[in-house]
Amino acid sequence: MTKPATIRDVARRAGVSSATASRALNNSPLVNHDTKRRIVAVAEELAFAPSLSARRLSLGKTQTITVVVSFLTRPQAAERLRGIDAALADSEFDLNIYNVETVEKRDQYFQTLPLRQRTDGLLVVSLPPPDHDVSRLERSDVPIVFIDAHENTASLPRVLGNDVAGGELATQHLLELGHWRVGYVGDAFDNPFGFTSSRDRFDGYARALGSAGIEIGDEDVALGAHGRYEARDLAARMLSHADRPTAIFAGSDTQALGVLAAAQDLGLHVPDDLSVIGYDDIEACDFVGLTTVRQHLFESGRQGAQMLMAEIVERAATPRAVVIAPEIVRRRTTARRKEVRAKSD
Amino acid sequence: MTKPATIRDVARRAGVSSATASRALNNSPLVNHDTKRRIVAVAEELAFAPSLSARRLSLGKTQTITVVVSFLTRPQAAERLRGIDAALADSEFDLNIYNVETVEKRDQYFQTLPLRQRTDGLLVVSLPPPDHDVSRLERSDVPIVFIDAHENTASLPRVLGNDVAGGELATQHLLELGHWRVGYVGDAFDNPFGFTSSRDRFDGYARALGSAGIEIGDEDVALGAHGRYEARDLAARMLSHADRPTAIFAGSDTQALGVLAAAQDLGLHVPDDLSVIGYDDIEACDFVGLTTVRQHLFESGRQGAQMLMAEIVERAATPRAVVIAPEIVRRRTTARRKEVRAKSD
DNA sequence: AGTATCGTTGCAAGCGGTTACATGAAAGCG
DNA sequence: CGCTTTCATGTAACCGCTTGCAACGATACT
Repeated sequence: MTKPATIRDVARRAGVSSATASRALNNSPLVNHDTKRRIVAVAEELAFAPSLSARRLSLGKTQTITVVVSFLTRPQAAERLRGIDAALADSEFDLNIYNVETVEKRDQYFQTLPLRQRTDGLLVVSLPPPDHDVSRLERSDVPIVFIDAHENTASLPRVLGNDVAGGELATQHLLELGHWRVGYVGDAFDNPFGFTSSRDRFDGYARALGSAGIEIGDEDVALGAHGRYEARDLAARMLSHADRPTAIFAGSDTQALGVLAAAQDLGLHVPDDLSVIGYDDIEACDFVGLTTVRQHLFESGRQGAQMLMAEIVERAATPRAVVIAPEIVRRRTTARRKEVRAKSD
Repeated sequence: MTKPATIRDVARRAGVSSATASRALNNSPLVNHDTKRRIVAVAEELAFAPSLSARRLSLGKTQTITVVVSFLTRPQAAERLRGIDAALADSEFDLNIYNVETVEKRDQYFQTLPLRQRTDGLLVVSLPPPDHDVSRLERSDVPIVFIDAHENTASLPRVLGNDVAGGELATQHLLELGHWRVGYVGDAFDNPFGFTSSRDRFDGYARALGSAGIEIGDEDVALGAHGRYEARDLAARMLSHADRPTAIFAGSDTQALGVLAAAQDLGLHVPDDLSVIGYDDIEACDFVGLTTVRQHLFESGRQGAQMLMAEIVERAATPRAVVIAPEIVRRRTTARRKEVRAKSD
């Protein structure tokens, strides 16, 4: 295989100028039907493929959408990515991906990526921008859309879930089942990335309990680092009290799985002795039978990508926000509170 | 924000030619230390960022690595992707992603993607090339590395697991625990993508049983579409026999989870009544306690990306193959066979 | 017949970088 | 002191594609 054919090769072989060849291959109406056919035939024959770099340089567009995603391997991220991919699959855009797992990477990417020279649009998934970048991002040449990031995005286009509503929903679900001692296990509110989901879900939880006139006991809230094992430890402590909650709302499914593990360790039967509800509706929920709050991950990715493409065509005067409402998915880990507590504790 | 600054803007402002500016910004030794400092300062001041398209066109490289991955959302894929990302993070390469979930997409991508005009290198994950593309891919200008694809890749650079060995390992593990009736639940061997893992794992299974002088009963092998629910149905049938196997090797963790569900449905206790082992070691294994065969997903991605970068620098004379050995991870779903079968069936 | 119009095509100038080669000044040499 | 090196910089071509504008022959119109 030698040098790939250029458009001039095609033009020469077809006996036309490169301008005509270009027009023919881009379906311009300014070219005679027969010459076009001839050119297309030659292009086929030479296996001509245009150089994307040259094309992009000439067009002044990168034809590329850049996705910055935090913790690519978390199941949520992958599912959102698929939504994005689905929206982009039939567009002319290529998909560039950057994974962020440290604050340094985040800062680096927010510095270098939002440049017209690099990309036509930026999609940021589950990663609020740091304070010192917000104003620059607002004035950025490149359209940016945030998915699942509340902090610092009020003035930017975004697709959001509603974590407060979701937390409220989850807690109401438990209240309706007759529980009045409901624990919360979630991420510590402070974190280097500015994630707010745990706090927001907690707020919804607090609101639901407040509406029901229930006070939250200190021992009923346990916060810690994200992860199943961490959640297991937190839950174990919470559930070892004689006077323990009869239901637990976990700030994420991962943590709910930890709570389930703790319950098992302690010989508590779910849902008879303890109801557990999670958040996200990752795949694992289905095979564990975990009741949870679904947040339509695929859909959020798809809508984010669509919003971004719309912004690329024409920037909206005021940044739009789409909110995707959460929804309870009932499975087998929540049940009506037993009036008489089993004595086995 | 107006037009972004070009290198000529920088040059003019610094009182030099664009050539010098270019050299300065690319750390060429051919430029005086002081002028370089001046140029860098001006570039900073104008927030100069080079146009990637222009740079790429000029350099004749795309500085892009393209990843084609099948079923992006399967946990295996995401984990491999992270390995790839890790290897590429500090390189100059951008990461382009294409997701394949249909044969049409696959064919489209194998046609259009391996072109020097599009990418510097292609990484194909869990997707064997179709017959009619193999010879073209062998002669391709662009280096291509396959990860986790056996079929049709014998003549191409690749990173592979060893599914036969893994299947053997899994089955031996069960044999060592005293089982002699071992079932297999896996994907149907025929599939439109040419995936071979189920067949290979079965072959390892058959080999292990063969070495032990055990014949495989017809009812002990159940093949079907991939998925947890499908596996549950297959296992349910297999386990309803009075004379059922005491252990099951599932071709993937997803399917093993289905087997577990079937066991639960039938009131069989795992591992006392039934041992179950899966394959892959996805995250879910850990919280279900599923014994499985680990195939080092992250590592396979990382090594694939590294091999590709090496190929980009210099094509190896003969296509290299790296094989990553599988490994048993013992958890709680396999145990020594009970000598006396429970009568409860 | 003369001219306006239309459909096709080519010319050439970009797009924004990189780099081979030429140039010129300063330094090193016998 | 004249000549060769060395170092730093500029000139201009080039990467491969797109596109505004000019050109040109064929029709249509008056």
